[in-house]
Amino acid sequence: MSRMKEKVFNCEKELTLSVIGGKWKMLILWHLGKEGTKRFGELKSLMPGITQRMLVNQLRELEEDRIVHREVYPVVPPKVEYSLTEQGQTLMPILDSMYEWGKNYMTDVVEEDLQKDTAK
Amino acid sequence: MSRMKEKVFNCEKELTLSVIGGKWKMLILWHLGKEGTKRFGELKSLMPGITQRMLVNQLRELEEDRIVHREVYPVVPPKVEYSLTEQGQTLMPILDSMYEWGKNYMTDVVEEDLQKDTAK
DNA sequence: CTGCATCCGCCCTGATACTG
DNA sequence: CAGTATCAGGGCGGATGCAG
Repeated sequence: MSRMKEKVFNCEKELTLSVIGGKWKMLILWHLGKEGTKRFGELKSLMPGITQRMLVNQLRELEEDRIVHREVYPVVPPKVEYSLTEQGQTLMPILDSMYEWGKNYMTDVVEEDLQKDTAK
Repeated sequence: MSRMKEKVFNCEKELTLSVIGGKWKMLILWHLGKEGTKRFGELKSLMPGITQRMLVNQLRELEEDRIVHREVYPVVPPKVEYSLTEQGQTLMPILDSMYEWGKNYMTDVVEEDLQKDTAK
Protein backbone atom coordinates (compact mmCIF):
# COMPACT_ATOMS: atom_id res chain seq x y z
CA MET A 1 0.00 0.00 0.00
CA SER A 2 2.96 2.28 0.24
CA ARG A 3 2.20 4.01 -2.99
CA MET A 4 -1.32 4.72 -1.67
CA LYS A 5 -0.06 6.28 1.51
CA GLU A 6 0.94 9.55 -0.07
CA LYS A 7 -2.19 9.93 -2.14
CA VAL A 8 -5.14 12.01 -1.16
CA PHE A 9 -8.57 10.64 -1.97
CA ASN A 10 -11.64 12.81 -2.10
CA CYS A 11 -13.85 9.76 -2.38
CA GLU A 12 -13.70 5.96 -2.18
CA LYS A 13 -14.24 5.80 -5.95
CA GLU A 14 -10.82 7.30 -6.38
CA LEU A 15 -9.29 4.53 -4.32
CA THR A 16 -10.89 2.02 -6.68
CA LEU A 17 -9.59 3.96 -9.64
CA SER A 18 -6.08 4.01 -8.28
CA VAL A 19 -6.20 0.21 -8.04
CA ILE A 20 -7.40 -0.47 -11.58
CA GLY A 21 -6.31 2.75 -13.28
CA GLY A 22 -2.82 1.78 -14.35
CA LYS A 23 -2.28 1.74 -18.06
CA TRP A 24 -2.38 -2.05 -18.40
CA LYS A 25 -4.01 -3.16 -15.18
CA MET A 26 -7.52 -3.71 -16.46
CA LEU A 27 -6.21 -5.81 -19.30
CA ILE A 28 -4.13 -7.91 -16.91
CA LEU A 29 -7.06 -8.39 -14.55
CA TRP A 30 -9.30 -9.27 -17.48
CA HIS A 31 -7.03 -12.06 -18.65
CA LEU A 32 -6.47 -13.44 -15.16
CA GLY A 33 -10.16 -13.20 -14.33
CA LYS A 34 -11.53 -14.70 -17.52
CA GLU A 35 -8.83 -17.23 -18.32
CA GLY A 36 -7.38 -18.01 -14.90
CA THR A 37 -3.78 -18.35 -13.80
CA LYS A 38 -1.13 -17.21 -16.24
CA ARG A 39 2.64 -17.27 -16.40
CA PHE A 40 4.59 -14.08 -16.88
CA GLY A 41 5.47 -14.91 -20.46
CA GLU A 42 1.89 -15.81 -21.30
CA LEU A 43 0.65 -12.47 -20.07
CA LYS A 44 3.31 -10.73 -22.07
CA SER A 45 2.37 -12.46 -25.29
CA LEU A 46 -1.31 -11.80 -24.59
CA MET A 47 -0.62 -8.09 -24.54
CA PRO A 48 1.27 -7.06 -27.64
CA GLY A 49 2.83 -3.69 -27.11
CA ILE A 50 3.50 -3.91 -23.40
CA THR A 51 7.12 -3.80 -22.33
CA GLN A 52 8.61 -6.11 -19.75
CA ARG A 53 9.26 -3.18 -17.50
CA MET A 54 5.61 -2.16 -17.50
CA LEU A 55 4.30 -5.67 -17.07
CA VAL A 56 6.51 -6.22 -14.04
CA ASN A 57 5.64 -2.81 -12.70
CA GLN A 58 1.86 -3.19 -13.04
CA LEU A 59 1.94 -6.71 -11.60
CA ARG A 60 3.94 -5.54 -8.59
CA GLU A 61 1.46 -2.81 -7.83
CA LEU A 62 -1.48 -5.18 -8.18
CA GLU A 63 0.31 -7.60 -5.89
CA GLU A 64 1.02 -4.87 -3.38
CA ASP A 65 -2.66 -3.95 -3.46
CA ARG A 66 -3.52 -7.61 -2.84
CA ILE A 67 -5.43 -7.93 -6.07
CA VAL A 68 -3.07 -10.39 -7.69
CA HIS A 69 -1.24 -13.37 -6.21
CA ARG A 70 2.30 -14.19 -7.30
CA GLU A 71 3.48 -17.77 -7.09
CA VAL A 72 7.18 -18.40 -7.66
CA TYR A 73 8.41 -21.88 -8.53
CA PRO A 74 12.08 -22.31 -7.62
CA VAL A 75 13.08 -24.07 -10.82
CA VAL A 76 15.40 -23.45 -13.70
CA PRO A 77 14.41 -21.77 -15.86
CA PRO A 78 12.32 -19.58 -13.57
CA LYS A 79 8.57 -20.06 -13.53
CA VAL A 80 6.19 -17.55 -12.01
CA GLU A 81 2.42 -17.73 -12.08
CA TYR A 82 -0.05 -14.96 -11.47
CA SER A 83 -3.66 -15.28 -10.40
CA LEU A 84 -6.44 -13.17 -8.91
CA THR A 85 -6.87 -13.04 -5.16
CA GLU A 86 -10.34 -13.04 -3.65
CA GLN A 87 -10.11 -9.27 -3.52
CA GLY A 88 -9.25 -9.33 -7.19
CA GLN A 89 -12.26 -11.49 -8.02
CA THR A 90 -14.56 -8.85 -6.58
CA LEU A 91 -13.33 -6.39 -9.17
CA MET A 92 -14.57 -8.45 -12.10
CA PRO A 93 -18.18 -7.22 -12.02
CA ILE A 94 -16.92 -3.66 -12.26
CA LEU A 95 -14.70 -4.54 -15.20
CA ASP A 96 -17.65 -6.25 -16.84
CA SER A 97 -19.75 -3.12 -16.42
CA MET A 98 -17.01 -0.96 -17.83
CA TYR A 99 -16.63 -3.29 -20.77
CA GLU A 100 -20.33 -3.16 -21.56
CA TRP A 101 -20.53 0.58 -21.12
CA GLY A 102 -17.55 1.16 -23.36
CA LYS A 103 -19.01 -1.05 -26.06
CA ASN A 104 -22.34 0.75 -26.04
CA TYR A 105 -20.68 4.14 -25.84
CA MET A 106 -18.56 3.35 -28.85
CA THR A 107 -21.53 2.39 -31.02
CA ASP A 108 -23.49 5.44 -29.89
CA VAL A 109 -20.61 7.73 -30.71
CA VAL A 110 -20.09 6.08 -34.07
CA GLU A 111 -23.76 6.56 -34.89
CA GLU A 112 -23.61 10.24 -34.04
CA ASP A 113 -20.51 10.70 -36.13
CA LEU A 114 -22.17 8.99 -39.07
CA GLN A 115 -25.13 11.33 -38.79
CA LYS A 116 -22.79 14.26 -38.90
CA ASP A 117 -21.11 12.88 -42.01
CA THR A 118 -24.37 12.25 -43.88
CA ALA A 119 -25.54 15.72 -42.96
CA LYS A 120 -22.74 17.29 -44.96
CA MET B 1 -13.84 13.08 -29.31
CA SER B 2 -10.71 14.56 -30.77
CA ARG B 3 -8.58 13.66 -27.80
CA MET B 4 -9.75 10.05 -28.21
CA LYS B 5 -8.76 9.87 -31.83
CA GLU B 6 -5.06 9.50 -31.18
CA LYS B 7 -5.43 6.96 -28.42
CA VAL B 8 -5.11 3.25 -28.91
CA PHE B 9 -7.49 1.05 -26.94
CA ASN B 10 -6.81 -2.61 -26.34
CA CYS B 11 -10.28 -3.06 -24.96
CA GLU B 12 -13.58 -1.21 -24.56
CA LYS B 13 -12.93 -0.98 -20.82
CA GLU B 14 -10.09 1.37 -21.57
CA LEU B 15 -12.44 3.63 -23.49
CA THR B 16 -14.62 3.80 -20.39
CA LEU B 17 -11.59 4.53 -18.27
CA SER B 18 -10.49 7.34 -20.54
CA VAL B 19 -13.90 8.95 -20.08
CA ILE B 20 -14.03 8.83 -16.28
CA GLY B 21 -10.33 8.58 -15.50
CA GLY B 22 -9.47 12.24 -15.26
CA LYS B 23 -8.26 13.33 -11.88
CA TRP B 24 -11.50 15.10 -10.91
CA LYS B 25 -14.02 13.63 -13.33
CA MET B 26 -15.59 11.03 -11.07
CA LEU B 27 -16.11 13.62 -8.39
CA ILE B 28 -17.73 16.01 -10.86
CA LEU B 29 -20.00 13.28 -12.21
CA TRP B 30 -20.89 12.22 -8.70
CA HIS B 31 -22.05 15.68 -7.73
CA LEU B 32 -23.98 16.22 -10.96
CA GLY B 33 -25.51 12.77 -10.77
CA LYS B 34 -26.51 12.79 -7.13
CA GLU B 35 -27.39 16.43 -6.69
CA GLY B 36 -28.40 17.48 -10.18
CA THR B 37 -27.52 20.60 -12.16
CA LYS B 38 -24.80 22.79 -10.75
CA ARG B 39 -23.26 26.13 -11.60
CA PHE B 40 -19.55 26.43 -12.22
CA GLY B 41 -18.95 28.18 -8.93
CA GLU B 42 -20.97 25.63 -7.03
CA LEU B 43 -18.88 22.80 -8.40
CA LYS B 44 -15.73 24.66 -7.51
CA SER B 45 -16.77 25.18 -3.92
CA LEU B 46 -17.89 21.55 -3.68
CA MET B 47 -14.37 20.43 -4.55
CA PRO B 48 -11.87 22.12 -2.29
CA GLY B 49 -8.45 21.84 -3.79
CA ILE B 50 -9.37 21.93 -7.45
CA THR B 51 -8.09 24.85 -9.45
CA GLN B 52 -10.21 26.79 -11.93
CA ARG B 53 -7.96 25.63 -14.71
CA MET B 54 -8.56 21.97 -13.90
CA LEU B 55 -12.28 22.36 -13.36
CA VAL B 56 -12.68 24.02 -16.73
CA ASN B 57 -10.42 21.45 -18.35
CA GLN B 58 -12.21 18.41 -16.94
CA LEU B 59 -15.64 19.85 -17.73
CA ARG B 60 -14.61 20.57 -21.31
CA GLU B 61 -13.47 17.02 -21.84
CA LEU B 62 -16.62 15.59 -20.30
CA GLU B 63 -18.63 17.91 -22.56
CA GLU B 64 -16.66 16.84 -25.59
CA ASP B 65 -17.32 13.21 -24.68
CA ARG B 66 -21.04 14.05 -24.41
CA ILE B 67 -21.20 13.06 -20.77
CA VAL B 68 -21.94 16.53 -19.47
CA HIS B 69 -24.20 19.25 -20.88
CA ARG B 70 -23.16 22.88 -20.65
CA GLU B 71 -25.87 25.54 -20.58
CA VAL B 72 -24.77 29.15 -20.92
CA TYR B 73 -27.09 31.97 -19.85
CA PRO B 74 -26.21 35.25 -21.60
CA VAL B 75 -26.53 37.44 -18.53
CA VAL B 76 -24.30 39.66 -16.47
CA PRO B 77 -22.65 38.39 -14.42
CA PRO B 78 -22.15 35.19 -16.42
CA LYS B 79 -24.12 32.11 -15.43
CA VAL B 80 -23.27 28.62 -16.67
CA GLU B 81 -24.95 25.44 -15.57
CA TYR B 82 -23.67 21.89 -15.93
CA SER B 83 -25.71 18.71 -15.93
CA LEU B 84 -25.41 15.08 -16.95
CA THR B 85 -26.50 14.02 -20.41
CA GLU B 86 -28.35 10.75 -20.89
CA GLN B 87 -24.99 9.19 -21.71
CA GLY B 88 -23.69 10.58 -18.46
CA GLN B 89 -26.58 9.09 -16.49
CA THR B 90 -25.62 5.63 -17.69
CA LEU B 91 -22.27 6.00 -15.95
CA MET B 92 -23.77 6.36 -12.51
CA PRO B 93 -24.23 2.63 -11.82
CA ILE B 94 -20.55 2.12 -12.52
CA LEU B 95 -19.58 4.95 -10.20
CA ASP B 96 -21.86 3.46 -7.55
CA SER B 97 -20.10 0.11 -7.90
CA MET B 98 -16.71 1.73 -7.67
CA TYR B 99 -17.78 3.63 -4.59
CA GLU B 100 -18.98 0.48 -2.87
CA TRP B 101 -15.93 -1.49 -3.85
CA GLY B 102 -13.57 1.21 -2.65
CA LYS B 103 -15.38 1.42 0.67
CA ASN B 104 -15.18 -2.33 1.26
CA TYR B 105 -11.59 -2.48 0.05
CA MET B 106 -10.60 0.24 2.46
CA THR B 107 -12.08 -1.53 5.49
CA ASP B 108 -10.52 -4.85 4.43
CA VAL B 109 -7.12 -3.27 4.07
CA VAL B 110 -7.43 -1.52 7.39
CA GLU B 111 -8.31 -4.80 9.07
CA GLU B 112 -5.29 -6.53 7.59
CA ASP B 113 -3.03 -3.71 8.65
CA LEU B 114 -4.39 -3.91 12.17
CA GLN B 115 -3.65 -7.62 12.28
CA LYS B 116 -0.11 -6.93 11.23
CA ASP B 117 0.25 -4.35 13.98
CA THR B 118 -1.11 -6.59 16.71
CA ALA B 119 1.19 -9.37 15.52
CA LYS B 120 4.24 -7.32 16.37
C1' DC C 1 12.44 -17.17 -18.34
C1' DT C 2 11.71 -13.54 -15.36
C1' DG C 3 13.12 -9.53 -13.72
C1' DC C 4 15.91 -5.07 -12.21
C1' DA C 5 18.47 -0.51 -13.20
C1' DT C 6 19.07 3.53 -15.65
C1' DC C 7 18.10 7.27 -18.49
C1' DC C 8 14.93 10.24 -20.64
C1' DG C 9 10.93 12.52 -22.89
C1' DC C 10 6.33 13.93 -22.63
C1' DC C 11 1.96 14.94 -20.81
C1' DC C 12 -0.73 15.98 -16.98
C1' DT C 13 -1.27 18.99 -13.45
C1' DG C 14 -0.54 23.11 -10.42
C1' DA C 15 0.30 28.12 -9.59
C1' DT C 16 -0.45 32.53 -10.95
C1' DA C 17 -2.04 36.49 -13.40
C1' DC C 18 -5.27 38.53 -16.42
C1' DT C 19 -10.22 39.34 -18.90
C1' DG C 20 -15.28 39.96 -20.72
C1' DC D 1 -18.91 34.78 -12.27
C1' DA D 2 -16.64 32.07 -15.40
C1' DG D 3 -13.38 31.65 -17.73
C1' DT D 4 -8.24 32.16 -20.71
C1' DA D 5 -2.98 32.46 -20.96
C1' DT D 6 1.40 31.26 -19.62
C1' DC D 7 5.08 29.02 -17.28
C1' DA D 8 7.03 25.40 -14.60
C1' DG D 9 7.40 20.90 -12.19
C1' DG D 10 6.77 15.96 -11.44
C1' DG D 11 5.57 11.50 -12.38
C1' DC D 12 4.22 7.97 -15.56
C1' DG D 13 5.60 5.38 -19.12
C1' DG D 14 9.02 3.90 -23.08
C1' DA D 15 13.69 2.11 -24.65
C1' DT D 16 17.60 -0.24 -23.65
C1' DG D 17 21.01 -3.03 -21.30
C1' DC D 18 22.27 -6.23 -17.69
C1' DA D 19 21.46 -10.28 -14.24
C1' DG D 20 20.15 -14.68 -11.74
